[in-house]
Amino acid sequence: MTIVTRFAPSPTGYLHIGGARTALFNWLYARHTGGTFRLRIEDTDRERSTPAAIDAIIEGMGWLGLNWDGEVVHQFARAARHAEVAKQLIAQGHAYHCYASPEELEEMRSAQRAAGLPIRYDGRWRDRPVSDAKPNVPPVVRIKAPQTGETVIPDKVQGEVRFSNNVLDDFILLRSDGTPTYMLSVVVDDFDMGVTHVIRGDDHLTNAARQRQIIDAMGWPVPVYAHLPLLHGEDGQKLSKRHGALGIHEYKDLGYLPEAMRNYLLRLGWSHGDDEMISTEQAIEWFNLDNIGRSPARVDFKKLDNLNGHYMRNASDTVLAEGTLALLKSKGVAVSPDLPAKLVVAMPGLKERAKTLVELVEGAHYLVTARPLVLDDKAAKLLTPEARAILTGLVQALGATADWTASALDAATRGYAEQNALKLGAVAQPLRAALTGRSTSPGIFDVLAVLGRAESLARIADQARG
RNA sequence: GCCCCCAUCGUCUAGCGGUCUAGGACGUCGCCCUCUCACGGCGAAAACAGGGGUUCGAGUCCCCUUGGGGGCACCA
Repeated sequence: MTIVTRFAPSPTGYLHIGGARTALFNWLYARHTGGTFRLRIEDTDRERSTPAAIDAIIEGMGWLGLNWDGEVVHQFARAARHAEVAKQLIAQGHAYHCYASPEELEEMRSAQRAAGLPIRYDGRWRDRPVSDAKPNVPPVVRIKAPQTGETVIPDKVQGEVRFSNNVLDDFILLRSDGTPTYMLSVVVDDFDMGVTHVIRGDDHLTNAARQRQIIDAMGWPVPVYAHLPLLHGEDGQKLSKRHGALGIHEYKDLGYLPEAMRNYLLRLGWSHGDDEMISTEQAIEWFNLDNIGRSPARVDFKKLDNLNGHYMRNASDTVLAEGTLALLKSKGVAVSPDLPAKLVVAMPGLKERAKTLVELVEGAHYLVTARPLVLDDKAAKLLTPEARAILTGLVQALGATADWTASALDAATRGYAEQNALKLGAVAQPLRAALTGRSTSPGIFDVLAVLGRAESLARIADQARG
């Protein structure tokens, strides 16, 4: 049997981090098993679904590298098929028309609430003959769910979850306007698409019991379920606006790498012994449904930062330089013709000090600014009169260096410090301030080498003069 | 209110009855490396929610309590 998984978001907003993890798990499982991963847009809620949200989801999936197989299925386009199944259910006696008005149902619920009873449709139209139908009230179609016994959902994550059938009610299949509800649509689409494994958020666990009623009534095969515990915010509460970045697109803008994001999301609820750094290739090889944790996980941006730092250090200098350039341009920074090449050369020293692409841009500041440099406070404090004197001497010492390479400059600087009975730091820090305008930077000899003889000497002379 | 799920360091987790004086990672703190900041290396503090059982033996199994989360729509 070939395995078919799917990611089925409703396009009512951006692709959030929880949804991204669900998508990742589905994708990994399909890739691991050599199966198929489908994307289905659940847009049956016409009020809240927007084309912009569909674009955001697709863009997010693309950035994360989660490619799906086949065409994207738009659920609403299949409404006729869903309605057809509902009619079939009625014909088979598994569903019926209900003429109760929304107001009437709300009354019923508040009465149940007041009496401390479970809130559920009481089946008032379950066995009433069609002759009782109210003339001008368009009916909804409800499933005729079993009232006794229990429904068992075998779940790869949660185990066997049992629901007493008397807590399940006759939920709505078709609205009074004839459109299908989510509960019906998912089941029909999953069946028609041949979905074998339903991997989704925990919030659908109780829905599984309801959906099972439709599946059984139609005599369809029951998919393998895996309900993932939901993600929580850093404070343990449910994810919401105040937890900062929720949309996957925000992480792109914050300068995270998709491979780091995949690794991070993977470890949120899934484990492979003590392994932490797991490449996507390795993840595809190892991923399974058995090692999914059963408790909700909190997001931890510090860990994401650390992971991203690892991936950045291992990324190629040219790729990182391109990313930095793109960010620079998007910020409207003027890019000189020789910058791309300089960025690549400077990248080893830069990437070791950055955890995100955004930090990389910040670190590349010394390559982007033009003379005379504007120093930040800490750098300015380094340039005391003594320091300026040292810089003056340095212009001579460095200027006399035959070949402008990091190692030759290293030797020249150390020689200069020695001759003047100075610690290397006493020379290097003023030099750093003059060259970069900052108090921290990559190794100073590398900075000199990347900047080149003319530019370096000019920057040093600028600050020596004061 | 009713139903369902969950519970190991601050966080993510390993652990699938004895090998647990509970392991790894992030974060935190200290030391080393060192031209700064990082990276890297070494080390430290830090957890089985509580109470009952079962068992020769429980972090691992069962029950209760407590605490979180989810669901109970003509939303998905």
